[in-house]
Amino acid sequence: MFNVDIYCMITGVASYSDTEKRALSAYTKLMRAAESVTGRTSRILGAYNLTVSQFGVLEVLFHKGSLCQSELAAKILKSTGNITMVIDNLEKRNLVRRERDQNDRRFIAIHLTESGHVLIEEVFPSIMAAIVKEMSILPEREQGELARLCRLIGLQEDAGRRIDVFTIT
Amino acid sequence: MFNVDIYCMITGVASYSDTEKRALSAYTKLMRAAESVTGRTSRILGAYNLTVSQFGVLEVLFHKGSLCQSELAAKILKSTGNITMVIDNLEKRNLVRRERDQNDRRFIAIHLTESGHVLIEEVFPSIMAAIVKEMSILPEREQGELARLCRLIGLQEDAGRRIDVFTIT
DNA sequence: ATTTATTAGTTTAATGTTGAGATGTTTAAT
DNA sequence: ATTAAACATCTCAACATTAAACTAATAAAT
Repeated sequence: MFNVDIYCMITGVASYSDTEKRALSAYTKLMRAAESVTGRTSRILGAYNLTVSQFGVLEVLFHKGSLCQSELAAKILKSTGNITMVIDNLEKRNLVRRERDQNDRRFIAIHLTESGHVLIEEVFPSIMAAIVKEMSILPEREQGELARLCRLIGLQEDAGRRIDVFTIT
Repeated sequence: MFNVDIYCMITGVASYSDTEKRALSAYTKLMRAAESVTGRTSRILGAYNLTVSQFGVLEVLFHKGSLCQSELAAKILKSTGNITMVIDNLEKRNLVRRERDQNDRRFIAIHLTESGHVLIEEVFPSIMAAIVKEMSILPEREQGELARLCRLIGLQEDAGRRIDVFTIT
């Protein structure tokens, strides 16, 4: 998952300002939290032979219905070249199927197959439960606070890189 | 980087409990924040032809001194097989060098070369500045709050997976 | 001492990931 | 209509990533 980050920074070698130390502390802990949670959820997915990207695609199709590849790429924040491969691998396992749009032949709609639907309907609840468990270490109010702070950090997207609106606010 | 996550979950298709919605909202925003920050910092690294993992290794060596590969793997939370390749690529560019430990020949110490030292000394401040900028959207107090909440999430490691202690607390 | 277990690192297969360039499709401009 | 621009997808090279199998070196057990 997450590829990521700068794990052990600053040790006392050089001197950094309080502002730098504070920012770095927040940054490091944000990264470690995300890494930590993703590591555990991806191990659950591994039991179903799914990668995080594959799950992402199945989950989007499950909750949003059929989409074309560029829309899927935007949803899971990956490149279109990458989506091609992820869909290839899902198609090999007969979890999704491609269907060329007859009105605009540039588009390829991706549909969940029956077995894909069965699988995601089985996997999703266990991921949901894992997420609830991950967050349950924080009381309700602090889960909200975490969401609010992370949202502010995440919002400062580069111009031209903003992807799409969340479905849960 | 971050490999990532479940980006768009739940839309109204099914009904989820308040607990689930709250946990999922926090989870999604945590992931998006980490993804967003990592995306921007990795674009800076790209200008130096460094990947996030390569930077991670150089940064650890810079701040901690020479380490063996398994220690580096633990620091940047990657597998030892991966470290072999990352070090290979850094060695090709003459940024680090391998040195077999003469007392215990299983270990290979990794050292920064002169040019590796020059590079990380140039790159690190720009990454530091970027992190400070990322976090500066939050007032000081809230940076501390974010760090505290993320730390709690990150702490619940699986047994046997706890890696190492942070240098900044 | 010999066997056994542990540890460090490498290799391999499978998948992911990006960015850049190529192909095919549609729309806009002239 | 022809051309140009925009768009969706695919391909490719390079690097990342893990897990599992493997080699080599050391430590522990007997």
